[in-house]
Amino acid sequence: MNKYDFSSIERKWQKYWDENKTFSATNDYTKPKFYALVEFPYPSGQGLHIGHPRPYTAMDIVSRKRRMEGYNVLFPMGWDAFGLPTENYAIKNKIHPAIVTENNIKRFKEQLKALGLSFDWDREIDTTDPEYFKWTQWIFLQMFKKDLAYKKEMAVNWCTSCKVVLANEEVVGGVCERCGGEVVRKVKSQWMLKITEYAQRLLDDLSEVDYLEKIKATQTNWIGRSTGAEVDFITTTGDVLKIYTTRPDTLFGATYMVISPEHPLIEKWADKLSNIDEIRDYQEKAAHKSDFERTEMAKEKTGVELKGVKAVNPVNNMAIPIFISDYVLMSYGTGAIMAVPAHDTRDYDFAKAFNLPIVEVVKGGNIEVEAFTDCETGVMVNSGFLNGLSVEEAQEKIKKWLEENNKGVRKVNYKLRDWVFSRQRYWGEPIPIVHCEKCGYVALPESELPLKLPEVESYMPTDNGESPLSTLESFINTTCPACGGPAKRETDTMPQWAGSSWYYLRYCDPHNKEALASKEALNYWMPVDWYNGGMEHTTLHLLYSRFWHKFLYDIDVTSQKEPYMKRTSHGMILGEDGQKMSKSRGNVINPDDVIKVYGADTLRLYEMFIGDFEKTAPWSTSSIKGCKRFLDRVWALQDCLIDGDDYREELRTNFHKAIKKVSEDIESLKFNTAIATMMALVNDIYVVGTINKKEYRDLLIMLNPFAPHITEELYEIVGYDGVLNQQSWVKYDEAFCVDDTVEIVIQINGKVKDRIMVNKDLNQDEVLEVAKKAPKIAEALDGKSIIKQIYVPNKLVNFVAR
RNA sequence: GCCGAUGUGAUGGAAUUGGCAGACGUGCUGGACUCAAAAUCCAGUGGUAGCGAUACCGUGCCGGUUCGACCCCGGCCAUCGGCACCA
Repeated sequence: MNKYDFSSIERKWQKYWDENKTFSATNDYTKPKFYALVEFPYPSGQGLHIGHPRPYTAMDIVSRKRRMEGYNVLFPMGWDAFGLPTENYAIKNKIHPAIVTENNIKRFKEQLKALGLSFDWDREIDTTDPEYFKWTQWIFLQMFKKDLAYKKEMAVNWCTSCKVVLANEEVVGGVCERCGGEVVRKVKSQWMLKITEYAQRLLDDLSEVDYLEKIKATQTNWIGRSTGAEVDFITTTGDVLKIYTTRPDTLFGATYMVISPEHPLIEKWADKLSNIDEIRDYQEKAAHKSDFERTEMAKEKTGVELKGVKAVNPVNNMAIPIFISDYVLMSYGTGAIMAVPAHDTRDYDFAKAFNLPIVEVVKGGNIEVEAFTDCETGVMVNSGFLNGLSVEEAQEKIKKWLEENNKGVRKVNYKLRDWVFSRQRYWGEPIPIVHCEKCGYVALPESELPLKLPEVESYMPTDNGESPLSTLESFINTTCPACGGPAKRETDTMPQWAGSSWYYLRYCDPHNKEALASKEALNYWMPVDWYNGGMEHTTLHLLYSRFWHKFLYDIDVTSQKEPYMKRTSHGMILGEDGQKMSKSRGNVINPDDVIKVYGADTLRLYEMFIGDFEKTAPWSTSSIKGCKRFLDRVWALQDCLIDGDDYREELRTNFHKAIKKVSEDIESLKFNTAIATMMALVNDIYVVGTINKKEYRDLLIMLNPFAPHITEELYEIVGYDGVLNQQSWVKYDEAFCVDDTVEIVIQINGKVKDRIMVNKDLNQDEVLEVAKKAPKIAEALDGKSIIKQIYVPNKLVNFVAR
């Protein structure tokens, strides 16, 4: 036996797969297809992280198994390469971001290849390639034409450190998702995408896809649908003050109103308000608070009454005061609420702070102590024609009443906001729009795509919140495609999420020059059958790309409503100390080093064996040795080889069981137990002492998706026909999955007392008979009467005795 | 506060449908091989008591259902992730 020289074996097979294009998806559209997708990485300067191979290997295993099962498999890889770190690195080191990107991609690609992942490299894509982002821009233009992209002056999240606008999804815990910097509100003119128009469909169609429950729950929460009513309160000035509420049943308990500090009616009423200075002062303070400060100060309610104006409650004609307070957001509902302190905790706090009346309209709680918010148990009181009804009945009745009397309408609201789509950065897709004094915002003709990034001296973001492109006269000044007059180009670029919102479509037909992909290719390959990615993208990339896909479906580019049939998620790999890996903690594991010492097959195996795929797991340098030992033992089996073309009696059940378990576990992402099963099988083989050619071959096939290099090599060494990856996946027979004799556990009163071996499928009476005769059992039952006997076939007997 | 998870030996984690708790791996202990070490191989390894067969205890805590509960139900505690003044 020669040495298991993993380095040269791995290099050899990686070269072989490359040269033979072993894993190219064919365009034979008659074969059954399988589209496996992993999130393409951002090629950072740090190179591959030890966490990257976990999802990649998992889907590689599924892909390799599918190929052996006869599918035409598409398992592609590419680069999500626009982004801030590249730009920052470029600024710091005075290298063009395109060069930085090219270098990073080169490194990433080498590292991925060293893992033996079966990607189809002929379909590699790069979001920064003009031939790619031409189509990102094209999609944007289609949205613009359908009024789904619009420019709006609005308060946005501004990261003071990145000097860039952030989408709501990018603000995490009040700070910048990427850098942790402070986020403040800033009024800017921004490109927006109307994702809200798709809110209901994004919610509804979750029922048509197979996503992990927690992914569906997170998206559902984020979309945040609520049902209620819009109600018109008429003010003493004669204006309509429209509010939104989910609890119209509590209308009789509305004792005051609160409007957002940004509410437009305040300006209209300005000369009627006796305390306008105080109000202006409060508005000023609210405007300067960052979102972080606003949430930080959530505990204490502040506000100012608008003195001089009152509103009339439409159900009882009571005139009630109006306040402004920053707990009411202009961006949700109508920016105004009716306050029902008895049945809403926030209103309760506010009423206590300002000494306002609290009127109970739902009986069931103790409003002396706290707001009663339960909708299930209460009964309506102090509510005129609603008295005596349940909350649910009252809601229905009041909604009808509002509509019949023209005082309000039923209304559905969503927490989801439109997507802030412009970034004040250089390294992103230019937005293909020009602004003309006469014609307004005008789309660039499609023939002018791609609109490439100009060469600039400096990529530095500017302090005034403008894009680096804004200083480049030659880029800005152009002519209007509509009227031919002078016009200015948009200087903001698209966010990082743009290119990844449709990349899975490009893989279907990556070199197409006429369209983002041919209809034929899309019809064959789409939808993605299985998409694995990080939980952190649930309300970002995953939601955005579903939105784009639905839009492309509406304009007949794609034929499916949903892009991804199945979505799963992997856990993070932590440092050995159980902490997140980071340079500052000094607990970073570098995949290159691991491959050098143990080989790619061992790394792959260990990343799959480390624990439950969906959970975070700490790295363990000593544990990885176990996986190496296992591969050493598989390698050494070549010395125990004997002839034979069928399983031998003593290993038949072991093989059938193992094949069943491994096959099923791969489908349910239980790679750790699949590997444990193969380890146990190899242990059993060593007990027998020999392995025949049929048995070895099947072991190699089973192990191949996990450890592709060593298995290919052994397959060749033994001299089987062809190459391993071309073989069919192993099959099992249910009939051989149970041993001829089975061990039956015998319990007395639920406690295990003995075990017996019996022939399988013996009938109940026979087994009970044998069980009672077992010496320990007979002794224990002596002098007792059996009240009940329970029999579980091939497993267990329980005597209930007294 | 709301939503979603999770809690099992020294340790990473198994346990199909309510049916042998601790598979598989690591670590540790002892042994073989070796001048020695590494590697490899063999045996053992939840706790307590006992020379021992064995007995009792044991899946975060308290209770319940059941012949039988890591699993189901009720009530807590702890940890993690997400959302959060969304009317």
